[in-house]
Amino acid sequence: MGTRRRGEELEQAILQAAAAELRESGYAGMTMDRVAARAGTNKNAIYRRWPRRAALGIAAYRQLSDAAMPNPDTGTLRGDALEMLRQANETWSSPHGAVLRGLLAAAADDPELLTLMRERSGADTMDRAWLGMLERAAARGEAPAAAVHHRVATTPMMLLRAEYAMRGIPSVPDEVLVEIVDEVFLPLVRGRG
Amino acid sequence: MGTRRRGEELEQAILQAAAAELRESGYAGMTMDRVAARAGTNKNAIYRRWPRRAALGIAAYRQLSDAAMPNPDTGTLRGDALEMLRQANETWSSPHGAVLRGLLAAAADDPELLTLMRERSGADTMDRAWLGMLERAAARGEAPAAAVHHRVATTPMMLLRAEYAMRGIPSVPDEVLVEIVDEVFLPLVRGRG
DNA sequence: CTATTACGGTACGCCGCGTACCCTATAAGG
DNA sequence: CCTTATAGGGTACGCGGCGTACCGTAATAG
Repeated sequence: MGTRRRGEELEQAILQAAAAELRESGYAGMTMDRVAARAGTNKNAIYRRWPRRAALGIAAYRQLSDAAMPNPDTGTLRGDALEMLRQANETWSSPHGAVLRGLLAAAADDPELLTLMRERSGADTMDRAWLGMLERAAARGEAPAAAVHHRVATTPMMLLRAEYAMRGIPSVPDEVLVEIVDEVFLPLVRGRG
Repeated sequence: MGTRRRGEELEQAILQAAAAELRESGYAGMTMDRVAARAGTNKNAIYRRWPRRAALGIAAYRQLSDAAMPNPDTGTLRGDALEMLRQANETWSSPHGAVLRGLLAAAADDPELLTLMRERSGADTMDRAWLGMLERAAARGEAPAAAVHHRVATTPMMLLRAEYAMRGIPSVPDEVLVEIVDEVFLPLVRGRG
């Protein structure tokens, strides 16, 4: 009976099925059988492309997340930083972010997967955005030049991540974001004068 | 054939068997069947006490870790902070810490387990140690009084944890610890004057 | 028109969790 | 000391999920 999918077409169908499963059930609940069924194929076709479940999970997560990196320019360092954190918090606490957290948890003791995740999660882009923000602030005279530094740039997001790791899960209250900016980030920038 | 263990005695035997399995195989590799066999009993006796594998894992981890909290007093804030971070880094990168990380990963999307972990991992004690350190520094006139603040106190450990989450795993190089102290912690303390 | 490749269907082995029985040693209590 | 309730021991099993093996067949290459 005619039309049997192959190659690229089938691959996309699998990825979309996997992405849908991720959305609905999270990574822990994504089973190979269900993905195969949903894609209207069988596990063979999947394992021919991705050797393990985790590899499929990561590939499928890509589909979900082609998030544009925010790059706020509010005119003040404080405004930019808060905006970045708020965006990140929203992303991470969305159902979408739940998938990411599940994936990260699964990759926690698998270095290979961790590097895959980092490549695909745009962490480097994120760091550059923070550095750019610091550069603009320095240009305005709002921050000392010595504050344009990798460790300074990554600190707020690190703290946000750690906050997620601590709490049960779903969302970090806005006060915490404000605290990270006002009690840590801005004093830190100031202290590097 | 005499002597059948009961109650407390049996419970300890199970916990020690579980702890041994944790040490040898990590949490992911700790199976209920092996724990039962090693304890010379069966899964019944285990499930009568702990309803799920994760509960046993956490209880057994306690046995492993009765770590005394370090409380260095080197005379300088920098020295104290570095010492704390180095101690923590050593703990976390030991086989012992690998177990902890595995447990944390497993608990990542289970809020209930996360709170259990926090209670048993002495995070609060850790925070108090950092606060004490800041207080001593302030008393010496080495830090402004405004630097004695919860967010400041927790920042270095948060950064260390985030570093672990990023990297593949096992150990954070000492340079990173120095950077956390010199590029973030100390400027932050200074900036809160 | 043939040969090769890739899918589809299906079944299976393996392992680990958690549960169910049934029998027996141990402790409690008259 | 004898009876009764309780907790261990032994074992088997159901279930679900991963990854693999086969085998027949549609699609593509040549």
